Amino acid sequence: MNGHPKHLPADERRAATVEAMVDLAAEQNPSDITTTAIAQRMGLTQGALFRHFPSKDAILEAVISWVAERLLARVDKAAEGATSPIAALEAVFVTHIEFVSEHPGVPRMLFGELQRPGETLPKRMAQTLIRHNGERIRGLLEAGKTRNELHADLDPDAAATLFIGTVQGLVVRSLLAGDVTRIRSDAGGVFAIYLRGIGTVQ
Amino acid sequence: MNGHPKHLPADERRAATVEAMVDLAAEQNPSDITTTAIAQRMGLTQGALFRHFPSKDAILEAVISWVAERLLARVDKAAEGATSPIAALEAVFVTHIEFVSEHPGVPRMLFGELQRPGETLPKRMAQTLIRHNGERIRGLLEAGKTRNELHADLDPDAAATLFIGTVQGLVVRSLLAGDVTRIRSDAGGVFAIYLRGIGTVQ
DNA sequence: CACAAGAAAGTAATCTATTACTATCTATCC
DNA sequence: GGATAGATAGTAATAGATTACTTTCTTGTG
Repeated sequence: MNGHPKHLPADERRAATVEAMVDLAAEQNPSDITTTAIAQRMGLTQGALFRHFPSKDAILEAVISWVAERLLARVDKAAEGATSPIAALEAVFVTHIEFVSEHPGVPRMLFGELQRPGETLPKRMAQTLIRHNGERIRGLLEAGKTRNELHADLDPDAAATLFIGTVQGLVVRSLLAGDVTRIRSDAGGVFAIYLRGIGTVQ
Repeated sequence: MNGHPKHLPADERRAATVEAMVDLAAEQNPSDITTTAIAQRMGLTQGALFRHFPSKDAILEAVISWVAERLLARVDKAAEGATSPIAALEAVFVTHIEFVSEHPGVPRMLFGELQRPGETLPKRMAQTLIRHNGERIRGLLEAGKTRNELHADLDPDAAATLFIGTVQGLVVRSLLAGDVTRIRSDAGGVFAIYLRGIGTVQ
Protein backbone atom coordinates (compact mmCIF):
# COMPACT_ATOMS: atom_id res chain seq x y z
CA MET A 1 0.00 0.00 0.00
CA ASN A 2 2.84 2.34 -0.69
CA GLY A 3 0.56 4.94 -2.16
CA HIS A 4 2.91 7.87 -1.83
CA PRO A 5 6.69 7.54 -1.80
CA LYS A 6 8.81 9.88 0.23
CA HIS A 7 8.86 13.43 -1.00
CA LEU A 8 12.19 14.47 -2.39
CA PRO A 9 13.46 17.97 -3.19
CA ALA A 10 13.03 18.93 -6.82
CA ASP A 11 16.79 18.88 -7.47
CA GLU A 12 17.17 15.29 -6.38
CA ARG A 13 14.16 14.13 -8.36
CA ARG A 14 15.53 15.80 -11.46
CA ALA A 15 18.86 14.08 -10.93
CA ALA A 16 17.14 10.74 -10.35
CA THR A 17 15.15 11.23 -13.54
CA VAL A 18 18.33 11.75 -15.52
CA GLU A 19 19.89 8.63 -14.03
CA ALA A 20 16.80 6.57 -14.79
CA MET A 21 16.88 7.70 -18.41
CA VAL A 22 20.60 6.95 -18.73
CA ASP A 23 20.06 3.49 -17.25
CA LEU A 24 17.14 2.73 -19.53
CA ALA A 25 19.12 3.89 -22.55
CA ALA A 26 21.62 1.14 -21.80
CA GLU A 27 18.89 -1.47 -22.21
CA GLN A 28 16.93 -0.29 -25.25
CA ASN A 29 16.78 2.12 -28.13
CA PRO A 30 16.75 5.54 -26.42
CA SER A 31 14.10 6.93 -28.76
CA ASP A 32 11.73 4.18 -27.61
CA ILE A 33 11.95 5.16 -23.95
CA THR A 34 8.61 6.43 -22.71
CA THR A 35 7.88 8.73 -19.81
CA THR A 36 5.91 5.86 -18.29
CA ALA A 37 9.04 3.68 -18.34
CA ILE A 38 11.15 6.41 -16.74
CA ALA A 39 8.61 6.99 -13.98
CA GLN A 40 8.21 3.26 -13.36
CA ARG A 41 11.97 2.88 -12.95
CA MET A 42 11.88 5.62 -10.31
CA GLY A 43 8.89 4.16 -8.50
CA LEU A 44 6.69 7.10 -9.49
CA THR A 45 3.65 7.56 -11.65
CA GLN A 46 4.03 8.95 -15.14
CA GLY A 47 2.34 12.24 -14.47
CA ALA A 48 4.66 13.04 -11.56
CA LEU A 49 7.51 13.60 -14.02
CA PHE A 50 5.74 16.61 -15.46
CA ARG A 51 5.85 18.30 -12.10
CA HIS A 52 9.62 18.57 -12.50
CA PHE A 53 9.95 18.89 -16.26
CA PRO A 54 7.71 20.83 -18.63
CA SER A 55 8.10 18.30 -21.45
CA LYS A 56 9.83 15.09 -22.42
CA ASP A 57 12.37 17.06 -24.44
CA ALA A 58 13.26 18.94 -21.26
CA ILE A 59 14.21 15.60 -19.71
CA LEU A 60 16.42 14.90 -22.70
CA GLU A 61 18.04 18.30 -22.33
CA ALA A 62 18.82 17.56 -18.70
CA VAL A 63 20.36 14.23 -19.66
CA ILE A 64 22.61 15.80 -22.28
CA SER A 65 23.69 18.49 -19.83
CA TRP A 66 24.49 15.77 -17.33
CA VAL A 67 26.60 13.94 -19.90
CA ALA A 68 28.35 17.09 -21.05
CA GLU A 69 29.39 18.04 -17.52
CA ARG A 70 30.55 14.60 -16.49
CA LEU A 71 32.27 13.54 -19.69
CA LEU A 72 34.10 16.77 -20.44
CA ALA A 73 35.19 17.15 -16.82
CA ARG A 74 36.64 13.65 -16.81
CA VAL A 75 38.28 14.19 -20.17
CA ASP A 76 39.90 17.42 -19.01
CA LYS A 77 41.09 15.85 -15.79
CA ALA A 78 42.58 12.90 -17.66
CA ALA A 79 44.41 15.22 -20.07
CA GLU A 80 45.75 17.43 -17.30
CA GLY A 81 47.33 14.55 -15.41
CA ALA A 82 49.42 13.43 -18.38
CA THR A 83 53.01 14.36 -19.07
CA SER A 84 52.85 14.48 -22.86
CA PRO A 85 50.20 14.98 -25.54
CA ILE A 86 50.33 11.32 -26.50
CA ALA A 87 50.01 10.21 -22.90
CA ALA A 88 47.11 12.63 -22.58
CA LEU A 89 45.48 11.19 -25.68
CA GLU A 90 45.72 7.70 -24.25
CA ALA A 91 44.29 8.86 -20.93
CA VAL A 92 41.43 10.56 -22.75
CA PHE A 93 40.80 7.36 -24.68
CA VAL A 94 40.65 5.33 -21.48
CA THR A 95 38.26 7.93 -20.09
CA HIS A 96 35.98 7.50 -23.07
CA ILE A 97 36.06 3.73 -22.79
CA GLU A 98 35.29 3.82 -19.09
CA PHE A 99 32.49 6.32 -19.55
CA VAL A 100 30.90 4.32 -22.34
CA SER A 101 31.28 1.09 -20.36
CA GLU A 102 29.51 2.67 -17.41
CA HIS A 103 26.81 4.26 -19.57
CA PRO A 104 26.47 2.31 -22.81
CA GLY A 105 23.27 4.12 -23.68
CA VAL A 106 24.91 7.53 -23.85
CA PRO A 107 26.57 7.30 -27.26
CA ARG A 108 23.37 5.80 -28.65
CA MET A 109 21.42 8.74 -27.26
CA LEU A 110 23.76 11.40 -28.62
CA PHE A 111 24.04 9.66 -31.95
CA GLY A 112 20.27 9.38 -32.08
CA GLU A 113 19.79 13.05 -31.35
CA LEU A 114 21.92 13.99 -34.34
CA GLN A 115 19.49 12.14 -36.57
CA ARG A 116 16.43 14.06 -35.49
CA PRO A 117 14.98 16.23 -38.22
CA GLY A 118 14.48 19.93 -37.61
CA GLU A 119 16.23 22.10 -35.07
CA THR A 120 15.48 20.98 -31.54
CA LEU A 121 17.34 22.17 -28.46
CA PRO A 122 18.50 18.70 -27.39
CA LYS A 123 19.85 18.13 -30.88
CA ARG A 124 21.88 21.32 -30.76
CA MET A 125 23.14 20.42 -27.30
CA ALA A 126 24.30 17.02 -28.53
CA GLN A 127 26.04 18.66 -31.46
CA THR A 128 27.94 21.12 -29.30
CA LEU A 129 28.90 18.41 -26.83
CA ILE A 130 30.34 16.20 -29.54
CA ARG A 131 32.07 19.17 -31.15
CA HIS A 132 33.66 20.33 -27.91
CA ASN A 133 34.88 16.85 -27.24
CA GLY A 134 36.31 16.62 -30.74
CA GLU A 135 38.09 19.93 -30.33
CA ARG A 136 39.83 18.70 -27.20
CA ILE A 137 41.06 15.64 -29.06
CA ARG A 138 42.20 17.64 -32.06
CA GLY A 139 44.02 19.97 -29.70
CA LEU A 140 45.98 17.09 -28.23
CA LEU A 141 46.82 15.82 -31.69
CA GLU A 142 48.10 19.22 -32.76
CA ALA A 143 50.14 19.52 -29.57
CA GLY A 144 51.59 16.11 -30.36
CA LYS A 145 52.65 17.36 -33.78
CA THR A 146 54.34 20.50 -32.52
CA ARG A 147 56.28 18.42 -29.99
CA ASN A 148 57.30 16.02 -32.74
CA GLU A 149 55.59 13.12 -31.08
CA LEU A 150 53.42 12.66 -34.14
CA HIS A 151 54.09 12.69 -37.87
CA ALA A 152 54.38 16.20 -39.20
CA ASP A 153 52.04 15.36 -42.06
CA LEU A 154 49.31 13.98 -39.81
CA ASP A 155 45.85 15.42 -40.51
CA PRO A 156 44.44 16.28 -37.05
CA ASP A 157 40.87 16.40 -38.33
CA ALA A 158 41.10 12.95 -39.81
CA ALA A 159 42.86 11.63 -36.71
CA ALA A 160 40.19 13.09 -34.44
CA THR A 161 37.49 11.52 -36.61
CA LEU A 162 39.21 8.16 -36.34
CA PHE A 163 39.54 8.60 -32.58
CA ILE A 164 35.76 8.85 -32.32
CA GLY A 165 35.44 5.98 -34.77
CA THR A 166 37.67 3.86 -32.57
CA VAL A 167 35.22 4.21 -29.72
CA GLN A 168 32.24 3.72 -32.01
CA GLY A 169 33.72 0.56 -33.47
CA LEU A 170 34.08 -0.87 -29.99
CA VAL A 171 30.50 0.05 -29.19
CA VAL A 172 29.25 -1.70 -32.31
CA ARG A 173 31.31 -4.76 -31.46
CA SER A 174 29.91 -4.91 -27.94
CA LEU A 175 26.37 -4.52 -29.29
CA LEU A 176 26.99 -7.41 -31.66
CA ALA A 177 28.30 -9.59 -28.87
CA GLY A 178 25.55 -8.41 -26.55
CA ASP A 179 28.21 -7.94 -23.90
CA VAL A 180 29.20 -4.49 -22.67
CA THR A 181 32.35 -5.72 -20.95
CA ARG A 182 33.84 -6.39 -24.38
CA ILE A 183 34.32 -2.66 -24.80
CA ARG A 184 36.98 -2.62 -22.09
CA SER A 185 38.65 -5.89 -23.00
CA ASP A 186 38.90 -5.09 -26.70
CA ALA A 187 39.91 -1.46 -26.26
CA GLY A 188 43.64 -1.98 -25.86
CA GLY A 189 44.16 -3.85 -29.09
CA VAL A 190 42.17 -1.38 -31.14
CA PHE A 191 43.86 1.67 -29.64
CA ALA A 192 47.29 0.17 -30.30
CA ILE A 193 46.48 0.15 -34.02
CA TYR A 194 45.22 3.72 -33.79
CA LEU A 195 48.37 4.85 -32.08
CA ARG A 196 50.56 3.34 -34.75
CA GLY A 197 48.32 4.95 -37.33
CA ILE A 198 48.86 8.45 -36.05
CA GLY A 199 52.58 7.88 -35.98
CA THR A 200 53.75 6.91 -32.51
CA VAL A 201 56.28 4.21 -31.94
CA GLN A 202 55.80 2.24 -28.81
CA MET B 1 -7.54 14.17 -58.70
CA ASN B 2 -4.86 11.50 -58.75
CA GLY B 3 -6.94 9.30 -56.55
CA HIS B 4 -5.52 6.06 -57.77
CA PRO B 5 -1.92 5.64 -58.88
CA LYS B 6 -1.04 3.13 -61.53
CA HIS B 7 -1.35 -0.44 -60.46
CA LEU B 8 1.98 -2.14 -60.06
CA PRO B 9 2.81 -5.83 -59.70
CA ALA B 10 3.32 -6.86 -56.10
CA ASP B 11 7.07 -7.39 -56.59
CA GLU B 12 7.66 -3.85 -57.77
CA ARG B 13 5.59 -2.37 -54.98
CA ARG B 14 7.64 -4.31 -52.45
CA ALA B 15 10.84 -3.05 -54.03
CA ALA B 16 9.51 0.51 -54.04
CA THR B 17 8.57 0.16 -50.39
CA VAL B 18 12.10 -0.86 -49.51
CA GLU B 19 13.51 2.07 -51.41
CA ALA B 20 11.13 4.49 -49.74
CA MET B 21 12.18 3.23 -46.33
CA VAL B 22 15.88 3.49 -47.20
CA ASP B 23 15.37 7.03 -48.47
CA LEU B 24 13.45 8.09 -45.38
CA ALA B 25 16.10 6.60 -43.13
CA ALA B 26 18.56 9.02 -44.67
CA GLU B 27 16.50 11.94 -43.42
CA GLN B 28 15.43 10.95 -39.92
CA ASN B 29 15.86 8.48 -37.11
CA PRO B 30 14.87 5.14 -38.69
CA SER B 31 12.93 4.00 -35.64
CA ASP B 32 10.71 7.06 -35.98
CA ILE B 33 9.67 6.22 -39.52
CA THR B 34 5.98 5.40 -39.63
CA THR B 35 4.08 3.34 -42.15
CA THR B 36 2.15 6.50 -42.98
CA ALA B 37 5.40 8.25 -43.93
CA ILE B 38 6.48 5.33 -46.10
CA ALA B 39 3.16 5.22 -47.92
CA GLN B 40 3.12 8.98 -48.37
CA ARG B 41 6.56 8.87 -49.97
CA MET B 42 5.25 6.25 -52.42
CA GLY B 43 2.09 8.20 -53.20
CA LEU B 44 -0.06 5.58 -51.52
CA THR B 45 -2.31 5.48 -48.53
CA GLN B 46 -1.07 3.89 -45.35
CA GLY B 47 -3.39 0.91 -45.42
CA ALA B 48 -2.25 -0.07 -48.91
CA LEU B 49 1.14 -1.12 -47.55
CA PHE B 50 -0.46 -3.92 -45.58
CA ARG B 51 -1.66 -5.44 -48.82
CA HIS B 52 1.97 -6.27 -49.62
CA PHE B 53 3.45 -6.78 -46.18
CA PRO B 54 1.85 -8.51 -43.21
CA SER B 55 3.49 -6.18 -40.66
CA LYS B 56 5.88 -3.30 -40.29
CA ASP B 57 8.61 -5.66 -39.16
CA ALA B 58 8.19 -7.51 -42.45
CA ILE B 59 9.07 -4.28 -44.24
CA LEU B 60 12.16 -3.98 -42.08
CA GLU B 61 13.12 -7.54 -42.90
CA ALA B 62 12.81 -6.80 -46.60
CA VAL B 63 15.01 -3.73 -46.20
CA ILE B 64 17.73 -5.64 -44.38
CA SER B 65 17.62 -8.39 -47.00
CA TRP B 66 17.97 -5.73 -49.64
CA VAL B 67 20.99 -4.25 -47.89
CA ALA B 68 22.59 -7.62 -47.29
CA GLU B 69 22.34 -8.61 -50.94
CA ARG B 70 23.56 -5.33 -52.35
CA LEU B 71 26.32 -4.57 -49.86
CA LEU B 72 27.85 -8.01 -49.65
CA ALA B 73 27.70 -8.45 -53.41
CA ARG B 74 29.50 -5.18 -53.95
CA VAL B 75 32.04 -5.98 -51.24
CA ASP B 76 32.80 -9.36 -52.77
CA LYS B 77 33.11 -7.88 -56.23
CA ALA B 78 35.47 -5.18 -54.98
CA ALA B 79 37.65 -7.74 -53.21
CA GLU B 80 37.80 -10.06 -56.22
CA GLY B 81 39.04 -7.38 -58.53
CA ALA B 82 42.08 -6.57 -56.40
CA THR B 83 45.57 -7.93 -56.84
CA SER B 84 46.58 -8.12 -53.18
CA PRO B 85 44.84 -8.35 -49.79
CA ILE B 86 45.71 -4.74 -49.01
CA ALA B 87 44.44 -3.53 -52.35
CA ALA B 88 41.31 -5.56 -51.71
CA LEU B 89 40.92 -3.98 -48.28
CA GLU B 90 41.11 -0.53 -49.77
CA ALA B 91 38.61 -1.45 -52.49
CA VAL B 92 36.28 -2.82 -49.81
CA PHE B 93 36.67 0.39 -47.85
CA VAL B 94 35.79 2.48 -50.89
CA THR B 95 32.78 0.24 -51.44
CA HIS B 96 31.61 0.88 -47.89
CA ILE B 97 32.06 4.61 -48.25
CA GLU B 98 30.18 4.71 -51.52
CA PHE B 99 27.39 2.57 -50.18
CA VAL B 100 27.01 4.68 -47.06
CA SER B 101 27.15 7.88 -49.10
CA GLU B 102 24.37 6.61 -51.33
CA HIS B 103 22.31 5.32 -48.41
CA PRO B 104 23.25 7.21 -45.25
CA GLY B 105 20.29 5.79 -43.38
CA VAL B 106 21.46 2.21 -43.69
CA PRO B 107 24.11 2.14 -40.96
CA ARG B 108 21.72 3.99 -38.65
CA MET B 109 19.08 1.36 -39.34
CA LEU B 110 21.34 -1.61 -38.72
CA PHE B 111 22.86 0.04 -35.68
CA GLY B 112 19.36 0.76 -34.38
CA GLU B 113 18.21 -2.81 -34.88
CA LEU B 114 21.03 -4.07 -32.68
CA GLN B 115 19.65 -1.96 -29.85
CA ARG B 116 16.21 -3.50 -29.90
CA PRO B 117 15.43 -5.53 -26.82
CA GLY B 118 14.27 -9.09 -27.22
CA GLU B 119 14.88 -11.41 -30.13
CA THR B 120 13.22 -10.14 -33.29
CA LEU B 121 13.87 -11.45 -36.77
CA PRO B 122 15.08 -8.14 -38.21
CA LYS B 123 17.49 -7.83 -35.30
CA ARG B 124 18.97 -11.26 -36.00
CA MET B 125 19.21 -10.42 -39.68
CA ALA B 126 21.11 -7.22 -38.91
CA GLN B 127 23.46 -9.15 -36.63
CA THR B 128 24.26 -11.77 -39.24
CA LEU B 129 24.76 -9.15 -41.93
CA ILE B 130 27.23 -7.19 -39.84
CA ARG B 131 28.98 -10.39 -38.78
CA HIS B 132 29.32 -11.67 -42.33
CA ASN B 133 30.71 -8.34 -43.41
CA GLY B 134 33.16 -8.38 -40.52
CA GLU B 135 34.32 -11.88 -41.41
CA ARG B 136 35.14 -10.80 -44.95
CA ILE B 137 37.24 -7.95 -43.61
CA ARG B 138 38.99 -10.13 -41.10
CA GLY B 139 39.68 -12.64 -43.85
CA LEU B 140 41.44 -9.98 -45.90
CA LEU B 141 43.48 -8.90 -42.89
CA GLU B 142 44.59 -12.45 -42.21
CA ALA B 143 45.48 -12.92 -45.86
CA GLY B 144 47.53 -9.75 -45.63
CA LYS B 145 49.43 -11.19 -42.70
CA THR B 146 50.22 -14.50 -44.35
CA ARG B 147 51.51 -12.61 -47.37
CA ASN B 148 53.65 -10.42 -45.14
CA GLU B 149 51.88 -7.28 -46.25
CA LEU B 150 50.83 -6.61 -42.67
CA HIS B 151 52.63 -6.81 -39.35
CA ALA B 152 52.88 -10.36 -38.10
CA ASP B 153 51.67 -9.32 -34.67
CA LEU B 154 48.56 -7.55 -35.98
CA ASP B 155 45.35 -8.57 -34.21
CA PRO B 156 42.84 -9.15 -37.04
CA ASP B 157 39.85 -8.88 -34.71
CA ALA B 158 40.96 -5.50 -33.45
CA ALA B 159 41.82 -4.35 -36.96
CA ALA B 160 38.39 -5.42 -38.26
CA THR B 161 36.74 -3.57 -35.39
CA LEU B 162 38.70 -0.44 -36.25
CA PHE B 163 37.77 -0.84 -39.91
CA ILE B 164 34.10 -0.63 -38.99
CA GLY B 165 34.91 2.21 -36.62
CA THR B 166 36.60 4.09 -39.45
CA VAL B 167 33.35 4.09 -41.38
CA GLN B 168 31.32 4.90 -38.28
CA GLY B 169 33.55 7.83 -37.41
CA LEU B 170 32.98 9.27 -40.87
CA VAL B 171 29.25 8.79 -40.50
CA VAL B 172 29.26 10.64 -37.18
CA ARG B 173 31.30 13.43 -38.70
CA SER B 174 28.90 13.82 -41.60
CA LEU B 175 25.96 13.85 -39.22
CA LEU B 176 27.62 16.59 -37.21
CA ALA B 177 28.27 18.65 -40.31
CA GLY B 178 24.80 17.86 -41.65
CA ASP B 179 26.43 17.13 -44.96
CA VAL B 180 26.56 13.63 -46.39
CA THR B 181 29.14 14.49 -49.01
CA ARG B 182 31.72 14.88 -46.24
CA ILE B 183 31.84 11.11 -45.92
CA ARG B 184 33.48 10.80 -49.31
CA SER B 185 35.75 13.81 -49.04
CA ASP B 186 37.03 12.91 -45.58
CA ALA B 187 37.39 9.20 -46.22
CA GLY B 188 40.84 9.26 -47.77
CA GLY B 189 42.57 10.99 -44.89
CA VAL B 190 41.02 8.74 -42.29
CA PHE B 191 41.76 5.55 -44.20
CA ALA B 192 45.40 6.59 -44.65
CA ILE B 193 45.79 6.65 -40.88
CA TYR B 194 44.08 3.28 -40.62
CA LEU B 195 46.40 1.79 -43.22
CA ARG B 196 49.49 2.98 -41.37
CA GLY B 197 47.95 1.59 -38.19
CA ILE B 198 47.64 -1.92 -39.53
CA GLY B 199 51.22 -1.80 -40.73
CA THR B 200 51.34 -0.91 -44.39
CA VAL B 201 53.88 1.45 -45.77
CA GLN B 202 52.69 3.61 -48.56
C1' DC C 1 -18.10 -8.73 -65.50
C1' DA C 2 -14.84 -10.29 -62.14
C1' DC C 3 -11.02 -9.32 -59.62
C1' DA C 4 -7.17 -7.29 -57.66
C1' DA C 5 -5.31 -2.97 -55.87
C1' DG C 6 -5.95 0.94 -53.55
C1' DA C 7 -8.87 4.49 -50.96
C1' DA C 8 -11.27 5.62 -46.95
C1' DA C 9 -12.67 5.05 -42.57
C1' DG C 10 -12.35 2.64 -38.36
C1' DT C 11 -10.18 0.26 -34.11
C1' DA C 12 -7.45 -0.76 -30.26
C1' DA C 13 -3.35 0.35 -28.14
C1' DT C 14 -0.03 3.57 -26.61
C1' DC C 15 2.10 7.98 -25.75
C1' DT C 16 2.60 12.77 -23.98
C1' DA C 17 0.58 16.05 -21.33
C1' DT C 18 -3.08 17.98 -18.17
C1' DT C 19 -6.22 18.16 -14.42
C1' DA C 20 -8.35 17.61 -9.93
C1' DC C 21 -7.36 15.91 -5.90
C1' DT C 22 -4.33 14.11 -1.85
C1' DA C 23 -0.31 13.25 0.94
C1' DT C 24 3.93 14.91 2.95
C1' DC C 25 7.19 18.23 4.36
C1' DT C 26 8.42 22.70 6.58
C1' DA C 27 8.10 26.66 9.17
C1' DT C 28 5.65 29.60 12.27
C1' DC C 29 2.91 30.76 16.24
C1' DC C 30 1.11 30.30 20.74
C1' DG D 1 6.67 21.36 21.58
C1' DG D 2 2.38 20.35 19.27
C1' DA D 3 -1.13 22.18 16.20
C1' DT D 4 -1.62 24.23 11.87
C1' DA D 5 -1.22 26.74 7.38
C1' DG D 6 1.11 26.95 3.08
C1' DA D 7 4.04 25.08 -0.18
C1' DT D 8 5.72 21.14 -2.39
C1' DA D 9 5.38 16.59 -4.42
C1' DG D 10 2.71 12.89 -5.21
C1' DT D 11 -1.56 9.93 -7.36
C1' DA D 12 -5.25 8.65 -10.42
C1' DA D 13 -7.82 9.54 -14.24
C1' DT D 14 -8.19 11.13 -18.62
C1' DA D 15 -7.88 14.07 -22.84
C1' DG D 16 -5.92 14.45 -27.34
C1' DA D 17 -2.67 12.71 -30.74
C1' DT D 18 -0.52 9.15 -32.99
C1' DT D 19 0.51 4.45 -34.10
C1' DA D 20 0.12 -0.21 -36.31
C1' DC D 21 -3.14 -2.74 -38.20
C1' DT D 22 -8.28 -4.01 -40.12
C1' DT D 23 -12.30 -3.74 -42.54
C1' DT D 24 -15.14 -2.17 -46.02
C1' DC D 25 -16.04 0.40 -50.00
C1' DT D 26 -14.54 1.89 -54.85
C1' DT D 27 -12.42 1.79 -59.26
C1' DG D 28 -9.52 0.74 -63.09
C1' DT D 29 -8.24 -3.12 -65.95
C1' DG D 30 -7.95 -7.48 -68.33
